[in-house]
Amino acid sequence: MKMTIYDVAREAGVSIAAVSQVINGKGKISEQRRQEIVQVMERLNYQPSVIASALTGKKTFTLGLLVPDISNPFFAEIARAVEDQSHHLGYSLFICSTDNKKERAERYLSLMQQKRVDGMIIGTGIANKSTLASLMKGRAPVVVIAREAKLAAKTVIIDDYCGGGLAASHLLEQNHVQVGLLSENEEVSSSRERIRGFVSKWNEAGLNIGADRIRICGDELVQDGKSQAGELLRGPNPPTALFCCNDLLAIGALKAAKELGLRIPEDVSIIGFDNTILAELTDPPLTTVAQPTKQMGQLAVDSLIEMLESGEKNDERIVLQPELVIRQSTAIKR
Amino acid sequence: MKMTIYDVAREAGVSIAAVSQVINGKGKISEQRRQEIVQVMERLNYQPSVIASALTGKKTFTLGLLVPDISNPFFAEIARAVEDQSHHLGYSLFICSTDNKKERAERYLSLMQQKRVDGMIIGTGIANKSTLASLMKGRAPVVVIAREAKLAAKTVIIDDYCGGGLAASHLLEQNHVQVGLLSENEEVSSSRERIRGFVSKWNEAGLNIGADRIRICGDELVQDGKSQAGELLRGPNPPTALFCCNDLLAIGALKAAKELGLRIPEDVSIIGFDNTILAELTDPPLTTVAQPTKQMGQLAVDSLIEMLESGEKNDERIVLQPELVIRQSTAIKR
DNA sequence: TAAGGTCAATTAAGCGCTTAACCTTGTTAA
DNA sequence: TTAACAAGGTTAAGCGCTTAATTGACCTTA
Repeated sequence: MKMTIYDVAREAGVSIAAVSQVINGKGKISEQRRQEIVQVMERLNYQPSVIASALTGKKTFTLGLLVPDISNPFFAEIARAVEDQSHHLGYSLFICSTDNKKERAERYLSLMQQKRVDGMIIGTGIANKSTLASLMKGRAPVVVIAREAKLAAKTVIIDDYCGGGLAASHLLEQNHVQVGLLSENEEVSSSRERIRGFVSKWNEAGLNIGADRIRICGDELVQDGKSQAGELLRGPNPPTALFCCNDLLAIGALKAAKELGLRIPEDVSIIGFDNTILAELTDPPLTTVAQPTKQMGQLAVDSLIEMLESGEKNDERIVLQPELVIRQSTAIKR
Repeated sequence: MKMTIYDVAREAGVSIAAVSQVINGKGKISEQRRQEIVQVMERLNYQPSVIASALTGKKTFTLGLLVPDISNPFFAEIARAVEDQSHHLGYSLFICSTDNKKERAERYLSLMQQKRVDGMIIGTGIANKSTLASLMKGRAPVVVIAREAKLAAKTVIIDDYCGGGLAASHLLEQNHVQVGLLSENEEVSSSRERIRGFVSKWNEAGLNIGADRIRICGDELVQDGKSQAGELLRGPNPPTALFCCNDLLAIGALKAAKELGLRIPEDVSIIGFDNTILAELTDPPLTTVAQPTKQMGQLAVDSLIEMLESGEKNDERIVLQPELVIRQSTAIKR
């Protein structure tokens, strides 16, 4: 049942080298021989072992993708884009959810290396400096996606700072003055940038945001978003608008507001980030800043494969532009 | 930079066999030697090649998961559960989205075999009979998840028929008489069963459902759900309740109803299936039939690994119970 | 007619590991 | 004192493939 190249060779009455050459379309074999061999392979339902061929110094045609959580719609969309493009170019994909946990990330990273992936796409923070260093020195090229890495690696990202600004401008146009911000964990660079961009634009307009108005949420995004938003909205001088660093946090904020009996957007405007599938489903549909996930996934794979085929490392940054998507969760302040 | 077992052996002044034994915790080596070897491995940052060890007749410690679409929240949740359990038991996971396309499924299946995965979890329909047959004859054991396969394979599933009944009972209790049903593609067995279960319960109550009230939707679930629901609601004698075979279709139905100015649940009740993260985010939150995704993913992996470790094929069916989750999209008919 | 070229296929080494079989040395029991 | 054995290692074959080097048959050309 387990066919090897020897079985095919014997059946076809040729050497294994001939079979190998047919499989890889290399070397010189007459068209007739080729046909014969192909037929034998089909008849025996022979599936060449990528394992063995990888061992012979070639590639595994496998990539690795690290994300915080594949069940988070944003990363699921990224993963789908990465999967499609990888597959399109002939590669399979290991997908790994790290939960932003250092140990999980390291374990996965090491596993990927042991399995000799040809390249890796990292969409999760990696805390440990020495892990990073050895990662970059490893044999597999690396592309960072949707995150700023503290290392010289190819990076595909949006201009998060600008994205934060977009949200701020939108709220400023609507005359909001008191805002609250919900950020992810400090480690998440994209979140930091979004906040920076927002605050800077806000300051430009001559307005201030008290430090207590910027809330850091934990890993339970919806849950924590809800409780942090709740605190802000129940506090003294509550904000009339909330900027949330991702859609999940915004959903938490929506819940908090509703629970307090506030109407959205009449009483409080809420703006998210990522434009995941969720954003158009919420009540009301969420105004949010969109990332071109499809394009990002594709570009990441293209860059990675270009690197591993050319053999040259490349640490350019590809910066895409975010876009404001206005739905019904924001309105002019009354 | 690329360390092999030879490098380690040379550095440690032992044979490669000794190193191999340390790596695998087998054979006999004194504690002292072991320690020395371990230290050398760490110093050299040696990562054993799973590729080479797989070739020596052992396993790849890799599983494959086929789903229709990883960016569909239901499958993303399944995938996350499968990933966690696989990882927990020491396996990596290839994730493949087939879009329910025959060619994609076959291509992926063949790829998985060439990459010598130790086992596969199939969550997508596979049309071709001969593909199925050769799949089952292959070296890798197979577990089917969330779907009925037309083959003797281990299956982890919920009682879809019963789930459909649950939805029907709920609507019957609310005095609905005119209903519309939204189903996925005919090929999707779970969908068929849900419809069967619903219809049967409905008939038991002495009520009938016209064939034109059961609509088959295409692959663009939200989109198609919306248009089919729209047709039903705009038609003569419109239904006062809609049963949708998954949450995505239900979301389409919600959109259609809103667009027609209908209030939910006052004018029309809508009930979904799967209880994905989406269900609690819609407006109003969706009444739906829940599947225990986490548990299903875990059980699938456990069964698979048990099979491949024991070497015995096993085609039991594990049938879990669905559960009705009542939210605010359904109400007594007025 | 011999030297050189082509074409088509084969030979054989080697990729990095595992493992059964074997070898040494030291210990034990009769 | 010696046969028997355990403990701790080593040797070497082989997993299924790729590929550079080689071979042999046949054809040119001067």
